[in-house]
Amino acid sequence: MNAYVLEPFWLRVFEVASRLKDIAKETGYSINTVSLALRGSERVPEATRNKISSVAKKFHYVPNNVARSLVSQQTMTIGVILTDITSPILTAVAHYIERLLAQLGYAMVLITTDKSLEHEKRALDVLRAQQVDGMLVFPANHANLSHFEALKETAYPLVLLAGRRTAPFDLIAMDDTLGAYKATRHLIELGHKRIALFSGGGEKLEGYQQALRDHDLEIDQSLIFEPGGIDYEHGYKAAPALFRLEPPATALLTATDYLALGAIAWCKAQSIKIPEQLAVIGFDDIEAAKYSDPGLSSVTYDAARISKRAVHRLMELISQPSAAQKQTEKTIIEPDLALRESSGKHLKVSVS
Amino acid sequence: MNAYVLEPFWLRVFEVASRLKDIAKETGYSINTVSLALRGSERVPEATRNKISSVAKKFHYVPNNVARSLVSQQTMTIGVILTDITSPILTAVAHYIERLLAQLGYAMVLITTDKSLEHEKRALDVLRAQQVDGMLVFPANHANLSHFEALKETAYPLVLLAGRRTAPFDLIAMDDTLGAYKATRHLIELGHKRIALFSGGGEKLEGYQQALRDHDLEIDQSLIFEPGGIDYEHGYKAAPALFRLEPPATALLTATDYLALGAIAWCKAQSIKIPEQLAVIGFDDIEAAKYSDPGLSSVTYDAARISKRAVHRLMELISQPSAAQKQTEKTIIEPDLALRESSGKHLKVSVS
DNA sequence: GTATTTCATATTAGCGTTAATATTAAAAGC
DNA sequence: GCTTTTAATATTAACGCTAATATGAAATAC
Repeated sequence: MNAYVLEPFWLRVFEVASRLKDIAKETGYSINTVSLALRGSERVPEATRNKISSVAKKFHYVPNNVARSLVSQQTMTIGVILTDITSPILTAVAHYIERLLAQLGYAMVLITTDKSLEHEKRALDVLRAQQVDGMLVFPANHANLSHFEALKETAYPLVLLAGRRTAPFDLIAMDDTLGAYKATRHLIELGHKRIALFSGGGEKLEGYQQALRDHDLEIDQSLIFEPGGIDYEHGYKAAPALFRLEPPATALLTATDYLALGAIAWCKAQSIKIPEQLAVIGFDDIEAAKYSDPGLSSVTYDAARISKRAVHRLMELISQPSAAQKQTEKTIIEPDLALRESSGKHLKVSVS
Repeated sequence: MNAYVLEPFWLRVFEVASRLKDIAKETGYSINTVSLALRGSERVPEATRNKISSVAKKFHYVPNNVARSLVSQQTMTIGVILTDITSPILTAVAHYIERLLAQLGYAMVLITTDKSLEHEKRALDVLRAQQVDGMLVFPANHANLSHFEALKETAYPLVLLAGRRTAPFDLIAMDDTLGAYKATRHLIELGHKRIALFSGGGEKLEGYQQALRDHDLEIDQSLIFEPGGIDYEHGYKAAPALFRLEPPATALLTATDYLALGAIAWCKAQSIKIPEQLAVIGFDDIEAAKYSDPGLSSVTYDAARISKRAVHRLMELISQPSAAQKQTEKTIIEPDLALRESSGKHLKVSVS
């Protein structure tokens, strides 16, 4: 092994990695010949290639991508910015993206922002400094995207994973507005008039309100809650407020399934019947929704499709930089309702 | 903006990024002066520094870390290899690690292996090629770590996030053997004699068996199941087998909480009472365990502590390479039992 | 048998940065 | 007033690699 260098040990004990230079010295060929050989060039005869390869293997040689990137001007890394990796859908997205990128030979540099614009800006700079070949971003704030403009000016490949179709960037996202609309409409059609909303910021709130408007129901601000988080705990803690309303809510739409499951957990502890006393629909249709008791109705999220399209589009932008000048491409996926027991599919409520 | 280059547009439309060279040309200073100025060196007077900085800002300059890394011999990136990012504990670990590394100025390159040794080996080479400054690894197979030996020879900073204390690497992990032992012992103390195990490979199986042995209970191979996965679905599908046994199992220990929750979902569908007819303990104590009905007893997993110690140890190894030659450091965290309703805390079973 | 082609390999330059040194001009010393 | 110091800036080399070009020897041409 060349791990040990023939120098006085107090000077240097370990050689961190082997370089083309080391293999060149060992084999007697020049650095360039070694480089060509290891990349399988026809310009160097097979016998020589084999000789060089075997030394490389002995030395446990791995090319230095840092040096290589400096020459090739591409790092074969993609930056992924997510708001939070603990949410199941973002986890799923991260997972799909990572697998897809790996297949294409790209490594994923992952940064989370906790929905902070400051973090997001810093992440952008970090990734730019790292010279990632492109970025996939689940933006912290769908309305404030100005810090991405600089990327646009430099034709930096960028695809957003969420946002509005008005965003001036390539975008592939679920239609949250439509999802909330469909869920709300479904609850209205079941006869509900007091439909509460947990954590409706942005598109989901719009869809909810539009559905109410389209069915001539009044938008009651006291039915709209902001639990301050998206997991079980926040749903659990926000649930009691539903029943302090006058008249109480008879249905609930939540921005995530965890919020819904948390609320349901509280109801069960109070012996409040789901869906009889409260019909519930969540968002994202995570696996827990299928296995909860009662099964949780939810608005679907197609993580596989979003990831696939986003990676595909990013590769397009990377391979044909001219495309960046063209019109941005926006794909908005229509979500479905996955109806289970929690929304009381076959249970029309009587007018309260 | 310098985004647009003053060249015939058919030759080149966009400048991808600005370099020290561009700022040097614009300001009239040399590249080196610009470099020093932007790094805030006292060697260049403040007035000059300000002038250069403002041009840099105008040009939206971000240093090229690829070039910088080539000189400094460190990339300020850490490679993280996980078996699967969809498992909640690994998600949590990834999240903590990412936040901690970001605070320290490191970016995280994340690769998942799907528990495949082949993928793991490839991941190792990819990360080595990317010249990451260190690696944190949740190994695919706790028994087969030979491919990490090469890293050891080159004193590559590496910390494992799971495994046995016999592993010849720095390690920070939960004591799965002890966790399984505690859970099994608890069930035995409640009077159970037919305790089943879902997905017990490795340490968890050992702990389970040791507990049985220590309490003079026979190890019945027919009670040990391999559901072929760790999520709801596999638990749901594996559950019926428990009741086809003669005599049927009265308690169940599962390798993950999702397996347990899936099994419980099936039992509820069959009106099998938990914990009366089947006491259940899961592994990892995820949030869903607290909010499920009945509450799921579980063996705790301290993702925050593991992540923090692992990152801390990795930084030690990076900053003092000599430490790598010293004895490896191993931290095995003792898990607790988070007891809830599913195990029937106050419910001693009668001898069946 | 010399000119030309081909093959195998070596040399040079450059990617964007930093570190070490070099240069020049102004300030200080006595 | 001429040397010595200090301040401001420039030049050079290197990091490990790849691409373009150059070299030299062997093979082929006619």
